[in-house]
Amino acid sequence: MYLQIDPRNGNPIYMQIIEQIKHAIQIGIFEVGKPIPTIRDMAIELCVNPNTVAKAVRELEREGVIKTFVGKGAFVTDKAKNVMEQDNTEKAVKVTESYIKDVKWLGYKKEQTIELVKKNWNKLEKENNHE
Amino acid sequence: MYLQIDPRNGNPIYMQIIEQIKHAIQIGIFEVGKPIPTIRDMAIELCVNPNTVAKAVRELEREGVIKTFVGKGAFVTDKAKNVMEQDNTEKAVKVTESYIKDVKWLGYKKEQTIELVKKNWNKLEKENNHE
DNA sequence: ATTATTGTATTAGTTAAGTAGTACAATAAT
DNA sequence: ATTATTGTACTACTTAACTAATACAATAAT
Repeated sequence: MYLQIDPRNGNPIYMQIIEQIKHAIQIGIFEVGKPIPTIRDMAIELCVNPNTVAKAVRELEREGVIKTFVGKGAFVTDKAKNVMEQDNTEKAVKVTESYIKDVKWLGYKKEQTIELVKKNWNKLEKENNHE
Repeated sequence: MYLQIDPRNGNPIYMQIIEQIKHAIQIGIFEVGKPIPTIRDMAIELCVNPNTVAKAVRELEREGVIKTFVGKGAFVTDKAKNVMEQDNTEKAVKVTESYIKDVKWLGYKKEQTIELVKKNWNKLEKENNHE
């Protein structure tokens, strides 16, 4: 299958599953209107408890990415990609607000912060190029 | 006294105490070379267990902000302000790296991110002005 | 020397999050 | 109708973080 998790990653397994399923939808492995693998199949594949997968599926349904039917399975909604897109912008605003709060508390001004982002962005670019 | 905590703040009490003590040092309420209040006094003042204050004091000592002596008390070190200053820069880099990782995962490019920070910074400014 | 005051160590209780075990309920397939 | 397959609900176990209760050890004060 196409899902991978790392139990020692620090991030909860169910969150990793959420990200994996979303990613699979975005790159077309799981298609709109079609079902994703059953909870049990994914649980077996990932060697985790079905409830852990169910938690991820439940959350995805809450977000509107999939719609589940007992006995049938969980289907990718038409609006899945829109939802995920919008969700991303919301998340971006959220992390940005949180970030601004942090650096303000540390005494940084707007321009200093912009510089900080630029500098560290470049640093990460370089590190990646060296791989 | 000069310390305040909010037990329902979400943030652990001992962390709030750490921030409060640091702040008190920065604005001169607790002076370099002089002792901060005893663990028991602070515990009584804040209505928390002495161990909770002790945890904060232990952490501050680990950071080099204060130096404790059994039977005497905990004294603000000469280098306390330098340490806190440097600590702030490190923290800023850390939160920035984490922030960049987040927005990159959300598909944001460098310039988009800069714009995001600018826009939200201004937004927060406006909100504060309206108070 | 004795006593009070300081920080320290050890242990335990509390809460929340995450994960798993097991049984249940609804739908599909035959 | 019966059976298999699907998601669901409920319960319990584990772990980690936080806080507190209590007793201990070192220093200061007298």
